[in-house]
Amino acid sequence: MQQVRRSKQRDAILANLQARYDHPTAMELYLSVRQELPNLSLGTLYRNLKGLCQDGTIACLSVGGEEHYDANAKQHYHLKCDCCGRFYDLPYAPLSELDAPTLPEFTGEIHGYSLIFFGVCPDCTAQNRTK
Amino acid sequence: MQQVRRSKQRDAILANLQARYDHPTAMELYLSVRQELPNLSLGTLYRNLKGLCQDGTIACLSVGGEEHYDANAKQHYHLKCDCCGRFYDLPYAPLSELDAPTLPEFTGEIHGYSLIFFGVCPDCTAQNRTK
DNA sequence: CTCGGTGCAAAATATTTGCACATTA
DNA sequence: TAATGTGCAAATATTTTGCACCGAG
Repeated sequence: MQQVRRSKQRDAILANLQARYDHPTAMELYLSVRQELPNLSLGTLYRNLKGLCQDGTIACLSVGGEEHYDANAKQHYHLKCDCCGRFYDLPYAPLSELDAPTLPEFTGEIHGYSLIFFGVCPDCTAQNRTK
Repeated sequence: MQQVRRSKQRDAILANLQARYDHPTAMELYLSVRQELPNLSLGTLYRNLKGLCQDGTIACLSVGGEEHYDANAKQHYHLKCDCCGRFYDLPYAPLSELDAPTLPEFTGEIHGYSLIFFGVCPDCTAQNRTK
């Protein structure tokens, strides 16, 4: 976030997110970071998340009206589990077709994309859970 | 939406959405449908949109915390314009790699996906607009 | 010392829901 | 006429913002 000044709040938010394997919503992250910084305010959390997204330090996943945050900004794909609702990182190599799509009739510009798969994650599949 | 009974509200909502080329948010659609049905309530709109999405009659695009609705449920890709904010339908043939991704190490199931591109639409490109 | 960042609380948004009444099959 | 759907309003949920104070550089 144009990282002008540092703050222990931003450090804690980022550290917490990076230590996680899931992809929490703002509220989930808030509750978690609050355990170390009880005075953390929601406004501060949102301000920092927005900044971190903008400068590409973290990624933001929009699904069904919810925003989830991912500390791993490197391009990778996600599976949103229809069953348990969680996100699962797919071991799927980024498709080069998507980086430079060739569209003869298209005269705009493409800078990036968001790809989210829907289905059932390995855990739920193993336990035969369905929606 | 398990189409149990019909209602003129649902017909009007769907007809309005199908007559559009853009991909309105709930509120945009609401204001528009209200011109024919002044008494339409927001609750009814949301209830119907949710139902129509669930049974696949319409599609729902989640981006940056906003939901946009698309009457064309057929698989096609979108470009969200960074400049004017609108959605543009891409003349891009669906990638077969995405329908049946081969993931040796992956033991879950994949049922579908959402792919949204970011960039600048043809209109904005033509007029040299940038964000 | 200065300006960006924070906490707090209020405001702005967005969506859902309970309930009495209207409407479809 | 028996559900199902609607309108309305209140309740939730989510995110943003104004402002006085705190703290990094």
